[in-house]
Amino acid sequence: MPKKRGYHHGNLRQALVEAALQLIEVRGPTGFTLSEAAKQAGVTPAAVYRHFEGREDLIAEAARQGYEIFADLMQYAYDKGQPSALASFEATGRAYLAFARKYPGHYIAMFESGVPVNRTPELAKVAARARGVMERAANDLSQHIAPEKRPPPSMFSAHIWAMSHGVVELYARNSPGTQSPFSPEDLLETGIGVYLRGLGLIGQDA
Amino acid sequence: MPKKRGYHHGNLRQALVEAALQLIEVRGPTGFTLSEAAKQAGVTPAAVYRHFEGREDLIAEAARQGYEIFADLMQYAYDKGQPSALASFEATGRAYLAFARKYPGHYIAMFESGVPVNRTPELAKVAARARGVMERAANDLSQHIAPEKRPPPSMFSAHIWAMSHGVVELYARNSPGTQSPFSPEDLLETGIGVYLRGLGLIGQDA
DNA sequence: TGTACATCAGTGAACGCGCGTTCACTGATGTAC
DNA sequence: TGTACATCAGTGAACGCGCGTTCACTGATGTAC
Repeated sequence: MPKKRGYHHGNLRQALVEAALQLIEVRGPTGFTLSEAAKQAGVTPAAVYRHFEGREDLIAEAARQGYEIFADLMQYAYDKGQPSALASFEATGRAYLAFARKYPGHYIAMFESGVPVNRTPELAKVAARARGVMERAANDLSQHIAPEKRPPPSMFSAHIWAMSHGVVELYARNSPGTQSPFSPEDLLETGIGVYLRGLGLIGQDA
Repeated sequence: MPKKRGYHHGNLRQALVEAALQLIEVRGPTGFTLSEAAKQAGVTPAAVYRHFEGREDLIAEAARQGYEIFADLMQYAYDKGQPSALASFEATGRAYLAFARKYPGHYIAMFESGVPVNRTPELAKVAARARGVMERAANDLSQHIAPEKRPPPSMFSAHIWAMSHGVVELYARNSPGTQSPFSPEDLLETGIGVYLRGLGLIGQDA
């Protein structure tokens, strides 16, 4: 709990990140402004420059923290699914959607704010960590596929990543109009199910 | 070809839409401004208001035209695949990516500009038309699945939409960093392939 | 065919706004003695 | 424990900018007779 009293804020840097995340969540990636984030943190816009190089830098930090949480969540899901390769893989897919739901501000900062993932080395690194978890899960899983018909693990992790992202963007946002009778969770669950059956990894009754 | 000479533009409305599309493509959904679109069309910002209610209305029209092209393309792909339900389905999936590639400005206006799809009845209608083609393809295809294990067609059309959209957003944009060793086309092709195998619709050699 | 006039599609100046950023400053905090 | 001083983290005023939008206007076009 930052002490708001007094001239010095105490924890302004993080407070700004959180203000930014909240604004991004409510107003979209465009709606966010540095000035407003400052105001929401109870501080003058100029104060932001003590902690960040500018607007972009603030968003990038929000995205970085998002990737950090995201990677942790993926890792946790992976571990929880172990020792079953299949369970781990499914769990990481589900974690993707769960993250998007639980941390919408972070998600938008990461994927919709236009911040390039290799804007800074730290950002690139943590993003790679998240991707790494999914690829490891895919790699584990590919051991169970007959070698001659085994697609590259990075390929089917990309498939799941793409489907997850698509479900989030098209069906999990409150984008009115693209309504679907199915919940995003169902959509992703069944989608991954069909996909895994296509790989011959689960039976036809699953 | 609009006659640019003279006081009257001749075809300003469409020229503005095209200017907007080009700006959106180059600068992203955020980078586009009404003033700049006007300038690019060789006209004062105020002139825009003879043809559109404002900035939002201009984007919405760009999106609408995009959906129109998109729906036509989907329909064409569907027809071309006929009478094979499978060929039609695969073709519509591929058409999605092809559209995103060929009309990036339209694509961004449609999916990334934040214009809600039911902003106007016309927009909602044409978007529904596009979705309808894909659902018809899914429906045709579902006839080939044993009834008791047949998922709702609107569900697996949603899966393919999601995967297509995800591939476009994550791998087809020049979003540096999310580099993949596979082309978006390959990714989508193989993804759909695995998926269809999962539905039992194609053999293991396909 | 020529003229008068209504309509239309632009202009250009002006507006208020909020933005990101800079700067010299000052109040608060921490440290050395 | 108290004082002097350096450092730090804010302020607040100012900037230039481009935005979307409005308004009264005017030049171009089309039409009636």
